[in-house]
Amino acid sequence: MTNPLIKEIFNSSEDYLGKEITLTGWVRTHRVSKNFGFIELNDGSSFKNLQVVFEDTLPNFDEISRITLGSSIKVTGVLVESPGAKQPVELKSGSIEIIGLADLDFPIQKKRHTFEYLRTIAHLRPRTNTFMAVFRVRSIISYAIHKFFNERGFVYVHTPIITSTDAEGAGEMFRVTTLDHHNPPRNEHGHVDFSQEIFGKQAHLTVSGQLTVEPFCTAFRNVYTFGPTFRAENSNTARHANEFWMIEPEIAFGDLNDDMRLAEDMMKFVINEVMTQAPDEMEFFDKFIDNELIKRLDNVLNSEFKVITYTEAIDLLNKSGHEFEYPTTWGENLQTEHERYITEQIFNKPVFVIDYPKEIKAFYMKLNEDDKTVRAMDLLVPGVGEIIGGSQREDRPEVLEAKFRQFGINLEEYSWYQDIRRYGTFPHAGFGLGLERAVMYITGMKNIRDVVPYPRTPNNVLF
RNA sequence: UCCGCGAUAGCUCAAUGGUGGAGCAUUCGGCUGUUAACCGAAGGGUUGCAGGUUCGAGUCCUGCUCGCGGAGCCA
Repeated sequence: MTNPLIKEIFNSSEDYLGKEITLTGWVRTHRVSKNFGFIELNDGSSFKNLQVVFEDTLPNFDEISRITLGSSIKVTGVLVESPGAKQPVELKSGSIEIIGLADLDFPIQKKRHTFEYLRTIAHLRPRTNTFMAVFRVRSIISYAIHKFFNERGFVYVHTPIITSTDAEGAGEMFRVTTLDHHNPPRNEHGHVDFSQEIFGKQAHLTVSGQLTVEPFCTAFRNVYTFGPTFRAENSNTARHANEFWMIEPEIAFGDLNDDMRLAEDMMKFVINEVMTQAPDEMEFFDKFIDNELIKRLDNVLNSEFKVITYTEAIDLLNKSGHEFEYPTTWGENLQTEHERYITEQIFNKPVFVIDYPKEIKAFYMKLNEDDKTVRAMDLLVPGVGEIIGGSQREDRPEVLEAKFRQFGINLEEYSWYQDIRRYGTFPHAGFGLGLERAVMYITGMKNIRDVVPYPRTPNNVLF
């Protein structure tokens, strides 16, 4: 008698056919007749359930007939070919032991639930088909990213989660404090005395690992961060969360073209890994979540990403004849409607938009020779919009210093960042990929709250 | 934060200002190969909260809370 996982049974059922095996897992659903019944058993190893058949020869047949969804059981029986059309094999049970009976009010039922409802039971939703598929794919994507960079010799750097910089320009920050909210210590001017903070000054949760990973780029050449990121914006959209995971590679002696090539290779590598490692899950997404998903991802794997400049993008939008709600004026940010039109209507594939006006991009991006644009790139994908934002970095100390002044940034606080340019400057570039946006893109899921195990969004810190 | 929509049984949804219903789930009964099994019956409600209009409010009005869609911020 052996104790295989359901995954192993489906992968090599001929090894187990006719043999007695023991399985442990949870009841996904069951159907009962007078003298026999079926249990769909999931043991976590596979997206697919194994059908367990039980008959009234079982001493505890009545008990098993009333088994509740979600209950954990241990089944011993013989694996046989299934007469049913929907599964190749099934387990003819000799004994079923109830390990943990689920209460009758187990909220996940044999019916379709809305994602909104399932968000309120985030601790139970991994037991549904959709979320089991989402979180397995999320895991595969995460590993694929590490694999991609590791195979290319990148060093993985754990940049800090608590930071002291307060003007990274990437958004509102959460404060990290140990002071008493109601009665903070005050200095002689009556202001809060932050010198009594545990760090002796104000601290925040990181909004990006980029600035602190750049110094490691000066040592290891190619590096990346992959960790949690926090933005305190009151964003209420399907693609923003207050806590999310970001991947930020930084490459030495490379320019924006190298950066884009890296981003494209990475996206293709990750998509390919997911398609080969999670075919059942991807088939499910294609069938129930997004009917165009696999077709679209195949198209991505087999085509080159388009590259256009911001100026060309504005031009294309103006010539499209399409009525936009917001004007398409050079110098203004591309609105979501513009980005979607470019990637979905004009090209229908991933598009890099590069060379944005310097005024609408971050201070650290390299100024082009036209003195008007910077070497920035956004990767837009159909369905999600912006999935990657990156740039070649400004590597000229005097230009960077001028940028600091223009952006009103305290030079002293960023002297360490300027040091990268003082001590052996070099061309370098990098980007940030939102892990959740990659998961959304690859699974077809439409809301970021449904690709994060326990999403943190305004008004929502359940669990 | 702004604009729009919504909140009714455990879940998913109906209900012209006039006695709040259905499907699924639950309980009971039936059924020898089901696939969200099927068939029959039963139980299940302070209609999100607080006010107001009205003879009468799930329905109309005001405020609040929460959710969803879109926008901004971005990944």
